[in-house]
Amino acid sequence: MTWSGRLSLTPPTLADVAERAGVSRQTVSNAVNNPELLRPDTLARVQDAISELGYSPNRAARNLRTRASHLIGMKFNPAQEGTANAAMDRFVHSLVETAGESGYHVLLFAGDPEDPLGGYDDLLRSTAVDAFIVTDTYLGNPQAAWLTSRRAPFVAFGRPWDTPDATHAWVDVDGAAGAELATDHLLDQGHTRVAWIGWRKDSFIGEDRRSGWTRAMHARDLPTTGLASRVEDTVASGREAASVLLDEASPSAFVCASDTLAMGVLHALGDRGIHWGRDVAVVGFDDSQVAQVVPGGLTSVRQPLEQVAVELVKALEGLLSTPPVAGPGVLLSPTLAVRLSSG
Amino acid sequence: MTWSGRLSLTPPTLADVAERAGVSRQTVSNAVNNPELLRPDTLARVQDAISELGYSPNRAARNLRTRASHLIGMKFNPAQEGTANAAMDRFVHSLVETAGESGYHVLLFAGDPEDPLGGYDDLLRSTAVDAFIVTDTYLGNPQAAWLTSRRAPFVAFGRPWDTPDATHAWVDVDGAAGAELATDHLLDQGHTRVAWIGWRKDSFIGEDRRSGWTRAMHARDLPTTGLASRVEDTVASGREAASVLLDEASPSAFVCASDTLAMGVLHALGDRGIHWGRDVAVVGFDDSQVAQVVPGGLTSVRQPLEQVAVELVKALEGLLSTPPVAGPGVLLSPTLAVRLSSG
DNA sequence: TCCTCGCCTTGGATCGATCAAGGGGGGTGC
DNA sequence: GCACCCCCCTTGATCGATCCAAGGCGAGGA
Repeated sequence: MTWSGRLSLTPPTLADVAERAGVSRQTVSNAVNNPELLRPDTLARVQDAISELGYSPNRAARNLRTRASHLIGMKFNPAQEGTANAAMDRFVHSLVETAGESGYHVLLFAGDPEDPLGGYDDLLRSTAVDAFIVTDTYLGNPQAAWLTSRRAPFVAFGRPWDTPDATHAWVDVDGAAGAELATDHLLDQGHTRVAWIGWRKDSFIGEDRRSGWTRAMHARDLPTTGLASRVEDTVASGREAASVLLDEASPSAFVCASDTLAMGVLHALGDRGIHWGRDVAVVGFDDSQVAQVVPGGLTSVRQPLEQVAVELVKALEGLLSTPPVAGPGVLLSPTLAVRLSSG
Repeated sequence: MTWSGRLSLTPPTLADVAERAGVSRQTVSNAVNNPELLRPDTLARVQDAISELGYSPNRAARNLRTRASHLIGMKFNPAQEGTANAAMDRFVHSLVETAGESGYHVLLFAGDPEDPLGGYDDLLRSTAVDAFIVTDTYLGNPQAAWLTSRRAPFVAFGRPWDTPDATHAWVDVDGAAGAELATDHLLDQGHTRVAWIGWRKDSFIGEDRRSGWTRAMHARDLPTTGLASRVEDTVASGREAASVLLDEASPSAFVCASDTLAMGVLHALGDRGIHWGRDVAVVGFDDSQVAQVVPGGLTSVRQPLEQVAVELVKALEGLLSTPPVAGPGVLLSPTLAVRLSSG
């Protein structure tokens, strides 16, 4: 029997359970939070009462007393229209699931993408969340310094590029390793002229990924000059960049900083009647849905987002434990999802 | 100045603000919740104190007293790998934003996709959320009956297909109108043999969309027999279905129940060297990222998800107001994003 | 002068859980 | 027989905001 079947519209409280089980409130509380303190038979009696009444501790009351909400805040910024960055979806799910296993829920909030601090303040001051997951760190991370100064626990998905001496916890994926993986995969197939299409220079992530390509090329004494292009993250830019590179450097393969750019490359190849996958190989980045469903499939670097979520939650648990344990940064390695676009 | 700059680590309370402003606690409370009760100058003084201290009412305390959390729960199920259903991303963002404007936050929880009720119970009993947004209604909606029996406020994104007499609030997009829009668009261009590739018959949504295609065809006295196929929602199925239809019915255009299936069609056309967009037109459904970035672009039916979010929140506000106002269902019309795949 | 009214204060109770301290009964040791 | 301890459980206070009821005080009107 559950409380919702009863006449009363309010859920049962600790006191209700206590009365039914013939014990005190505190004993019920202990049964829930420190079962080992009770004699086995009392524990069983209380647990029976709990399930008979369908009791679940009132969150608000518990939060008030313990000064913890068991909520993790995360700013939710959607993927840009016209791009292929569907990673958010997969990541959010992993995070929600992992957090749930540790007793946390994820609270989303919106914020002006222009204002990196927007939204955090309110949640923090009203003690609505215990901690934050900071993900929007593509161009520096002012949130980190700000949150640190407010003593707000948080973990960043993304390295503190702009402030190497930052001490906060973070988890990131090794983009350079990913690009290197992609490039090596192409070089192993005999390609020697592997081009790079990446983001503009002010993107830390873009430069990191690019360095992986450079590293792989140089490791085999292959030149990189004239084979790289840095543009906006749009399909049109990728198409244009690929077109120029094809004219001027005639590469036999492309590694791109995103699936969006890679789609641009496919487009450029199509324009010229070049059969991609057979004549020219293409590798993207992020293993978006686009990479998965484009006819033949686009080979792409896949970020271990499930693992990222696990590490983030692990770090958060450390921060929220008493005493707080501040782990160092965690760098995970991506994998390569090979499809027809590269062989 | 903000409290985090002070020595004390605890945020300021109502009493702190009262002391600083030289008024009573009750007056501060009124300044926050019923400003019109205060004389303008006192109000200003209190507001100054509030901003000087950086005060924000403690959520837990307020929740406890008012029996409301201002949180909306939503089960977050990720898009399936290998499909093009990126709609969730856009929808969640719209929802978070719209809800935020009404003072609500969105709390995500995970749940076994097999168990439609999983996760709801806990949040409900612990009074962690004020209401739910139910989205996973693709195959019936047992959640609705269950939540209703628990008197839990909720709004569904999706019609109560299996229980037409259900009285709960819902918002949905007219899939039939979308398919009709797509079909008419093709018929207007002179196509007469427009094929349909949809989902298996047990999908209410799929049958709804299909009816739009049938309606449009019959409105112009065009036959539909032999021109339809019902398969799983995967690229491979779409490809196979398109291949069979091309052999047996030689359609000049395809309307699909999803972008995933449409991608399958593009694949099948590519296999035969048919230039899609020029020789054969294709229209997808959901305007996913894939439709937007595939070379040339895939024409697709676009759901007004921003509007859906607005209506959902509006309905929720009605349900949560006193007395509750239960609005009827809301059916919104999709639009067509025309790209090169259809002309 | 008295009354009213607008604005604010006062003191208390309340939401439902947890914290900190205390109490009673049974066993052990001397 | 007495002191002591330990286990198990109970009691009262507390978290911070809101709700409620009663009342004070000054200004303006009758």
